[in-house]
Amino acid sequence: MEDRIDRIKKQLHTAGYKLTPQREATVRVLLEHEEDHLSAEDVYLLVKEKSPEIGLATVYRTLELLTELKIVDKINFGDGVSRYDLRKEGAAHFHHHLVCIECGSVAEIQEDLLEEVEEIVERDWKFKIKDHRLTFHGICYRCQQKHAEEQNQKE
Amino acid sequence: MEDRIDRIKKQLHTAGYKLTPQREATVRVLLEHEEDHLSAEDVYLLVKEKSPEIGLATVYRTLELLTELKIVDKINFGDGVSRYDLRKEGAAHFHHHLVCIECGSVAEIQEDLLEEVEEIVERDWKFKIKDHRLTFHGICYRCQQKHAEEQNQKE
DNA sequence: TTATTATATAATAATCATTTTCGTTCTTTT
DNA sequence: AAAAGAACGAAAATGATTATTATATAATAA
Ligand SMILES: [Zn+2]
Ligand SMILES: [Zn+2]
Ligand SMILES: [Zn+2]
Ligand SMILES: [Zn+2]
Repeated sequence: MEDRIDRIKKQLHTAGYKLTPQREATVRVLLEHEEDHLSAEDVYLLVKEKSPEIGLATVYRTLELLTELKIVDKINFGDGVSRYDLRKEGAAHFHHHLVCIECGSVAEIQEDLLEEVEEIVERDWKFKIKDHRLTFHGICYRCQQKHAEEQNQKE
Repeated sequence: MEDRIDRIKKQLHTAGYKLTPQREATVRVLLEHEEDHLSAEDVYLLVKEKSPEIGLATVYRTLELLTELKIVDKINFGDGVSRYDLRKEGAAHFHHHLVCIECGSVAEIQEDLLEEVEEIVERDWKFKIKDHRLTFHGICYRCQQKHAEEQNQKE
């Protein structure tokens, strides 16, 4: 945790920014919720627990800064809010997501899976890929199980 | 064009809705701009040219309805507005997009490209895929050319 | 050390997209 | 025709995000 923060601090310095207490508090919340997909408001409320004097605008500014530096990725699942996702250290590309249309859960896929697809796109569309967003909408395992149980009860 | 509208009319009827004049005007705009990626506001302004009495809320309601019926797909490229994309007739899946981070242009990929990836995801993650969103961010051919020219001028 | 400058901040206020409300109109059913 | 239901337009409300403004803090120059 601490060394991770140290490295982020260096990334900020390299880009000419400082890790202010507010920024550190925000980064800590993101690190403590690496599995989640927090909205700006979510982050704000969590940061506020430890540092009640922080402002919402500061959280937005910090998240924007971290996005610029590719420390976090901003993603939108179509529910009207942007969510912020800590990028795995050393990951070249943004990871993928599985969004359950029944329970709303979001799972992550860290595997790349797109190498071949990207080769095809770069070759056939002459498009230089810098980043990608891949989200699957469907039914998670848990919800599939629930359906199966309901079927059994009927019989 | 007319038969396409007829089929959409049937889809609405099947779901218990009517193709009112306002809805028809909206659908026509979408058909006439199949290549574009219009925002609700864009659609509103275009519909207004032919039917000035239409309200913005009606356009939003219509786009929402068409999204529900999978006639259009709602997509968000991260610029704060939702865009509405007519789904190709008979297409099982939503098509993919190439967004240029320099000029903002959006190109479409109609090829599926994800068959294998989806097989892997359904098998390994036990996730029943219903739909997907795949967007590549990068540099379009035209912008690459522009860069190349700039390089030549320097030399 | 003191003055100056730049950066970052909290607390608003403002903006912009989208949704909701509500009174009206148009259709369908009785 | 009367009643009920669906759809509408205009305006108000909402909610996420950004801009503004006045302070504070830190870095630099005098
Ligand atoms: Zn689920
Ligand atoms: Zn994620
Ligand atoms: Zn371009
Ligand atoms: Zn498209």
